[in-house]
Amino acid sequence: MQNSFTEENYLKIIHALSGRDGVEVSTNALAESTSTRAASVTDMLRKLAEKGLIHYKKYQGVTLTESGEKVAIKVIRKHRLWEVFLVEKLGFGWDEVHDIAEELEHIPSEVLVEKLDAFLGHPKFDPHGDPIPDAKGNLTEPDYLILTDVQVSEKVLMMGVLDHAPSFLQHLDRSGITLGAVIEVKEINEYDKSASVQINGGPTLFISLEVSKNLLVQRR
Amino acid sequence: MQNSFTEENYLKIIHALSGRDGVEVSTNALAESTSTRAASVTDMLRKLAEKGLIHYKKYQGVTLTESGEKVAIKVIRKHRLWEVFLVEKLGFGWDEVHDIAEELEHIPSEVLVEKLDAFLGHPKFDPHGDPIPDAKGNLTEPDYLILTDVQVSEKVLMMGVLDHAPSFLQHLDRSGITLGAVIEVKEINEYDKSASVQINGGPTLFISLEVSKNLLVQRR
DNA sequence: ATATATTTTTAGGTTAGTCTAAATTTTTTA
DNA sequence: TAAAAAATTTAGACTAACCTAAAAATATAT
Ligand SMILES: [Mn+2]
Ligand SMILES: [Mn+2]
Ligand SMILES: [Mn+2]
Ligand SMILES: [Mn+2]
Repeated sequence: MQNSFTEENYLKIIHALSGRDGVEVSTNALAESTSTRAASVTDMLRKLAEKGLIHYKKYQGVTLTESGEKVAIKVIRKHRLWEVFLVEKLGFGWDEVHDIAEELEHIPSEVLVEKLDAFLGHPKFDPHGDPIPDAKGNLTEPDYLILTDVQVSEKVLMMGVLDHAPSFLQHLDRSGITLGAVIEVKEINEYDKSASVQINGGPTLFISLEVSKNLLVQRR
Repeated sequence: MQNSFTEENYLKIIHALSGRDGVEVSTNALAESTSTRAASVTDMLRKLAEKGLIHYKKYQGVTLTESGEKVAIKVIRKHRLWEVFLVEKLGFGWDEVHDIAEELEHIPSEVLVEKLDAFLGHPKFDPHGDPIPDAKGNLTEPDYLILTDVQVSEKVLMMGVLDHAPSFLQHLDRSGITLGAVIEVKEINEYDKSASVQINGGPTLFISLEVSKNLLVQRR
């Protein structure tokens, strides 16, 4: 039987909140992420548990079962492929595609996904640097650093973002910080941890700790 | 306020059943087309009337209001543009795209539709020969003939289909009858109105009245 | 023109997904 | 470790979209 939009969204969110080590996700965290109330979450959890998509013991939080994980990864695959389409083919900015992909990700049809994937040239990453699961459901999260972990005078490559909010992405656009940019940390301010960074050997700019915390980078 | 998938489907179907001259559509016809029961249709009609999308007087059938017509045409525009995308860009057959477009047509976002339209090169017709409404909502139905109206020895161009069923479209594929094909009527059988037609000056084949009734053509 | 058949609406229910308020369980604090 | 706080679940309701069965309106046929 088919899963509803709502069920798919829950599974995707549980996957995200559960993290790499599959830690239990709380009812309140889900209520927050789904913009619903805790009571509504409890109802949905009972249903997902009945369908065998999550492990759920009252008051103990939830994790995905293997079959729930499979569904979540399929949705993530579709979400990220559609984002690539919107940016690469239709010319949207990386700050504009999230909400649209949030709808497109629920269009059913295996063959649609696979044809889309081929049309896009089997991309490995979405416009925000997030890895795209392959057709078999393998999703390997690269081991990126957060910019706050980088020392003064180190040069790193910008690989992704943790915050996907349009306002953050637009801020990066204005600063010239795009995927693949070379970031050299020139100075870190002891007081507030703000940093002075040079982008692509060009302009130097100040970024707040808030920004540094949301930038995924990689040593070269 | 936003219209639901269900409401959009009703409006689209009312538009189709209402035809060019905007004739009243009956509750039963809608029940048939939506695969629901008449009682369910009545419920929905009351709601659509309250929203000002249809003209509805009990027992008298319904027609679209101007605002309902606008919504219907937007949905049709999206449906047909997505079908072009699926066929032209993703390589689907014209017999495979209807159900997927039936979902994609409900994705909201004006800008998405306009960017998709531009990406596709502002197509005027969908893969079944149906006209695509423009961004302003203008939809002009071309004046095609049905193949049954064509006399023996006339040559016509294949312009579209009335039946969109996969089985019918696959049958046309096997017969080599594609959009743009030249069809010359060689002979019409008096008894069952089946016909002998030559396709693109090449092979001659027999087609039943059932097929002829569903082929839209144009004199050259 | 009246009786019969058909169509449509109303009445009363169901399910999915949501809500608020109250009860219960778990966690934290003193 | 008992009391207070926080998190979670339960109880009871709501809306959208559907259903069946019965009633009412319209159309058809004698
Ligand atoms: Mn979603
Ligand atoms: Mn993304
Ligand atoms: Mn539809
Ligand atoms: Mn079509």
